[in-house]
Amino acid sequence: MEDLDTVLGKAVALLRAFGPEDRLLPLAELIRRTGLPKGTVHRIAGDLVHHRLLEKTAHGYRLAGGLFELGMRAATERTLLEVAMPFLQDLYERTHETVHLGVRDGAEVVYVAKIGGHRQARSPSRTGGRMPMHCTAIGKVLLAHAEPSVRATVLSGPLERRTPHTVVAPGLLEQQLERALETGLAFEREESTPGLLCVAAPVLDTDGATALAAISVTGPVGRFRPEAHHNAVRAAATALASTLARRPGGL
Amino acid sequence: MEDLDTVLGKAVALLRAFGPEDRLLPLAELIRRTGLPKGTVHRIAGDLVHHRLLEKTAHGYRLAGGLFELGMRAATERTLLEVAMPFLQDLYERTHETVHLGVRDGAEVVYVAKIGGHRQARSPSRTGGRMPMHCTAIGKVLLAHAEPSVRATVLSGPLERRTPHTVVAPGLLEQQLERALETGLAFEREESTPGLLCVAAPVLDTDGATALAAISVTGPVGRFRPEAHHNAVRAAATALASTLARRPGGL
DNA sequence: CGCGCGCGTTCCACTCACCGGTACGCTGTG
DNA sequence: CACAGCGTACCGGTGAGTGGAACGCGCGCG
Repeated sequence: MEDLDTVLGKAVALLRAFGPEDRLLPLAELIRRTGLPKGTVHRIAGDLVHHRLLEKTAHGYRLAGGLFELGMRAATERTLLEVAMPFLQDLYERTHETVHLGVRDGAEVVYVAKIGGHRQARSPSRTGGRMPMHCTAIGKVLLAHAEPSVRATVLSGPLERRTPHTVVAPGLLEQQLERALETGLAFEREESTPGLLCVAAPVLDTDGATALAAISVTGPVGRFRPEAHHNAVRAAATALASTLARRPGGL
Repeated sequence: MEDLDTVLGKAVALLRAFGPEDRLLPLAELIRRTGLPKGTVHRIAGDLVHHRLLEKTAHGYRLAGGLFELGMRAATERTLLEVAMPFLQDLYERTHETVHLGVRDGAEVVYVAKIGGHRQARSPSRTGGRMPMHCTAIGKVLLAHAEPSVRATVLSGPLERRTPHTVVAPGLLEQQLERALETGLAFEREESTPGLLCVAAPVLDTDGATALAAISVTGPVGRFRPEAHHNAVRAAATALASTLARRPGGL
């Protein structure tokens, strides 16, 4: 998984030992997760604290502010985020539902932004978090507009069944992707999380072929009417796309 | 500045060599900024690329997505951000001006969130970025509600004059802080950036004494009427404060 | 009570990962 | 064509990093 033969590898492994849900991990837990010897973990963790990448509390370690600052400088994410924010803002204001901005990384979706108000649906997604592609609207629309090789790889890989509604039949999935290509919209109906619906539209590259990112609106079954938001999502995505196209130097 | 005697220190120095404005740095530039020997930089940069903390392009290196993902997991920033987002959202919707959420780190302000629409004023702040305390509304209100020792340290330190309007007289500044304590609001009038006005309110701890964070609204001279937003900013800050107070385990 | 277990911390001698000087190839420039 | 600046590759010496072992603590259980 990680390269544990070098200091750097061990340090990164330590940082990555923190899952998206973990706030505070005791030394012992870090030892377990990384498989590194006690002394080593103790020392490296100490060094990381010194560099403000970790914070030490009475009950364990937590990721520290230095990481946040560095993370917010990551080039592509940051510029995408800054350019997109106003559009996401508008979209939220029109829908008052949870709005996501996501990009593809390997066979997964990475959420670059998530904004929502007080009434937002309880969703497992987090800014900076990952989800499988086959069971999210953003994932589907990104997959539909990805290179064929990527699509093939993902579709032929294992498609985890996350809820009873998850589509795991490659055929049916492929059909949905085709529809996404035609209509410029993809959907999720409780396929990743029970009770959640989602519509997504692609942010296309200048060539109009590949997707740079995708925007989605999510809401709870019951109140949420996906049809009501088709236009808004599509509008936000295309507006963002053309703004990105005007940018010099790309992302 | 950094500890360059250890691999880890060098690696961190490399990552921190990227300033808030830098997107792409060539190897040679990294060498210059870090002062490390060529071979060393080349090797460590390569390792960082391997760990997805750096990305290598034809024209240089850039901070990569792995950093973004790690950064968004930093405990305090993340939870603060998630809890605060709906309130910031509301505030933006009411004002349609740039909204900031900031915390204090040492003698500086770190912006945890910045949201704004298409009409937002051009401001140098960035999410994850830093600013001095004495010339920003958020900084002043955080300083006013900080421990006396912190206040003393900052006030006695060098107060950089960033614009002709920057308040550098410790006496006048202290007076403003007192007013901030009384009224629960602090202001900036083109003190950090020409053409920008700002109002900030503190997000107080349960004890009501120290400030956990601060929320501000920023706009351009001319259109922007700070008085019009006093109540909205204060309301957002106190609402966030009471929500945080209800949270188990604090931040 | 006291025994034992799990946790965090400290220590230290070995060794291998890291170091950084040197040398090479490429590209654009005067 | 010479040169300067950059990125890449190599390699022997060495000390930074390693991780096993031992210590002290607090807690829960017998």
